[in-house]
Amino acid sequence: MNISANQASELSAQQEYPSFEQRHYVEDVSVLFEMVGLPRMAGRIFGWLLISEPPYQSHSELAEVLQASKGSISTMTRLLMQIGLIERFSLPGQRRDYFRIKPDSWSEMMRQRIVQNTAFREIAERGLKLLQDTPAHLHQRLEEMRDIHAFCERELPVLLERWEQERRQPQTNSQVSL
Amino acid sequence: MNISANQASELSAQQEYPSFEQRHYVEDVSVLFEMVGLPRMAGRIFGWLLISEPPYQSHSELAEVLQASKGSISTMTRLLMQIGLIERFSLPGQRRDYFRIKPDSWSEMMRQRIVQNTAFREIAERGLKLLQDTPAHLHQRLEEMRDIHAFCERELPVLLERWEQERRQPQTNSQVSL
DNA sequence: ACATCTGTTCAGTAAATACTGAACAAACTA
DNA sequence: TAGTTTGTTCAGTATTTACTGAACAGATGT
Repeated sequence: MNISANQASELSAQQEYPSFEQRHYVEDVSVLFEMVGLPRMAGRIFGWLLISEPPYQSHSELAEVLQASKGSISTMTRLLMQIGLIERFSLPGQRRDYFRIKPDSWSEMMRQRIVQNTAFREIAERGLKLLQDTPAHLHQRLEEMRDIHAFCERELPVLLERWEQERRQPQTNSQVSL
Repeated sequence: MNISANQASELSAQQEYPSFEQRHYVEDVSVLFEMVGLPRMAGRIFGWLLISEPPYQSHSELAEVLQASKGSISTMTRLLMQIGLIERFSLPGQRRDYFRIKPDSWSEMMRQRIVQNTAFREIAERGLKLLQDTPAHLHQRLEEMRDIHAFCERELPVLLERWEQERRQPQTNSQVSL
């Protein structure tokens, strides 16, 4: 039986309790998350995973560092995995699971934006159907809404593709070749 | 004293109470709004302004059609104006004000996204400062976050510009000239 | 088998938010 | 001037949401 690990605290030797600056950082990330409509606790978890050493943290480490209940951590990590920002993995020979920022998480989010964008285009088209027997000037607002979303529906995937490429070969196109 | 207008109802002759389909449409727009983190009532107002005849509606027309309190309409129209989705105007010789979908509202929203994007890049950079005395492998997650947001910070304004142009001269570049 | 550790579920509550309706203010009319 | 109309503010309520903590379930080790 391995009793070398600290039993009093889940925190490993290399990771002290968060410093003042670290706690402040975590809080600020949580505020950003709130701004885009996500729960604060999800932002705290994400914020801590951005700066923690090591870059992966267990369920109970998160609970301790963030002073949150296990239930809350469980719910929020599930949410963060759902929207593709973090991932779960296990280390061989260790029972507990760890979470870390998912490489590529931001592309994932961008893809979800594209899905939302499609929903807006579709509802604009539904609106136009409702107005199909009316004078054309009533259609303008919906046509504009449809057109910009159709535009983004075409262009955002292209942008995403460019990003993926640029990331693989950095420096290659600091001078963009248009 | 002009008593020709319907006194019983604020609704003009050309606009009946919303039909079943119209009510349904308004509800669906409100659900979309909720999805992106905005109040339902704001979505209802916006949804109705998308399909109403005429395309502009007064404060009290909105209250009546959407069965909402004047207070709610007042608060939510203010919110919608703040985020740039609707605008307020008055017709000469009429006391009351009207609201309508703001032409260009979507570009406005895109500009706000760009601002949010900048906030994310900045907090990534703050995280990197916190980790500046640590091994490089700890920086990866934050560098990726910074890089994609910096990428979008450069590219989204370009995209927006392209959209503005394309809108002014439609058909000109269905075949994009890259 | 039993004890231990890890994580989930869920009922309850604390806090935030949307919404109402009444009181108020400002602008116009007679 | 008083009376109407139009719109805002704000206190109060109802609903939703975030979060806790305890009970539970499953896996591992002895």
